[in-house]
Amino acid sequence: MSKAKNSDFNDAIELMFFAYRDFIADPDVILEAHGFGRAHHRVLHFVAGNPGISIADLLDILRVTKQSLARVLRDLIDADYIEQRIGAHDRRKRLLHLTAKGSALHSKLIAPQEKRFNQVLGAIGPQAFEQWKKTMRLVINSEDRENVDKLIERSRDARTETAN
Amino acid sequence: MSKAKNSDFNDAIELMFFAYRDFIADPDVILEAHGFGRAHHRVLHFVAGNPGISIADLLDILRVTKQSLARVLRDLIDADYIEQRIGAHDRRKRLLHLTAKGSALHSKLIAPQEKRFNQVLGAIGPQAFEQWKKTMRLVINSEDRENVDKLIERSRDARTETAN
DNA sequence: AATTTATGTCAACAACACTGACCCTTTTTG
DNA sequence: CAAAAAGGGTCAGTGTTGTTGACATAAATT
Repeated sequence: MSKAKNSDFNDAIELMFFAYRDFIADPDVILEAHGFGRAHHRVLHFVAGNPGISIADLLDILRVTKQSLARVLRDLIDADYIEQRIGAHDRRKRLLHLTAKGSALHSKLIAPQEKRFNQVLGAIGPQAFEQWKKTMRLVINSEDRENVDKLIERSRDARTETAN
Repeated sequence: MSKAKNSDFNDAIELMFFAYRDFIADPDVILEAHGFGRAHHRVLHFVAGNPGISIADLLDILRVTKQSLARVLRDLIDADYIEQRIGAHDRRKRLLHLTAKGSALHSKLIAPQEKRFNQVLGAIGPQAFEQWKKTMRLVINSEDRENVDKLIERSRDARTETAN
């Protein structure tokens, strides 16, 4: 009776597709106005959440090759959205930080996404929203969940530190 | 006290990114073995859920240009995964159907995604799973929600009809 | 001193999206 | 019935974002 039907999972699959499609389309208009694409957005986002991150660690999060990262990172550095600082302990490392300009763009990019989730929260309430987050966490590969936990925590710290 | 903090939404944004990334990576191995990519997967998936769909309607769901669709659709037709039938009422239309071969591949592709959600369901229970679906539905643009409802229902019908 | 690590860069290539133009067939409209 | 519109196919060119492979440099480690 309470057995799971396959069609339940098909619902879930469709919902993942359409929800992600609308969610990711939000910032596209802003990006295009700046001559950037989604790849630039991803870099901007994870540098924002992990100030001082190294190239190697960023590659690990994005799961792309360094040649692929290099192209968009060069765009962002040349246009003064991201700056590199040579590591204090290890002078081989290039630690990435948003500039004021980069931080401003990042805020603009996440604004529509925050608005979207704010409306969801308003519709379902804080408890259901927390439950949704727990569920989404379980959709992530189990071996990556703790890493994502750390990323989210670090990102939270980065926000409070800059009094954002 | 219970005011929404922006960091709550940042959590949600990160979770969307990582959950979708792992979710969509599931079928990649199978696709590569067949010489197909994610674009082929999307076409296969929506033809499976909407048997007899026209080119125009499929373009509407995928939100790509017909030139972009044509390339992958040609691959799938040439390799006998999808067949076109001339519309009975309107002979201009080319109605798309999966062949037996296409249906088999589609089943293989969704299997790991169904498994993923089955594990989520097992962890949180059917009630929380239903709540998650309602929440995901609210992440979709409000003007598209009813269309997605219809798509999901049609997809459910397509499954029961073929006794899948 | 030799090796490893972190990063950068050049070159070629592939998937997948786009625009613009043009074609054919079939249906609808005036 | 002729003209226009709708559905679909195709050619040509372009851009973004990913890939491999090879090689270079500076700094750290062994």
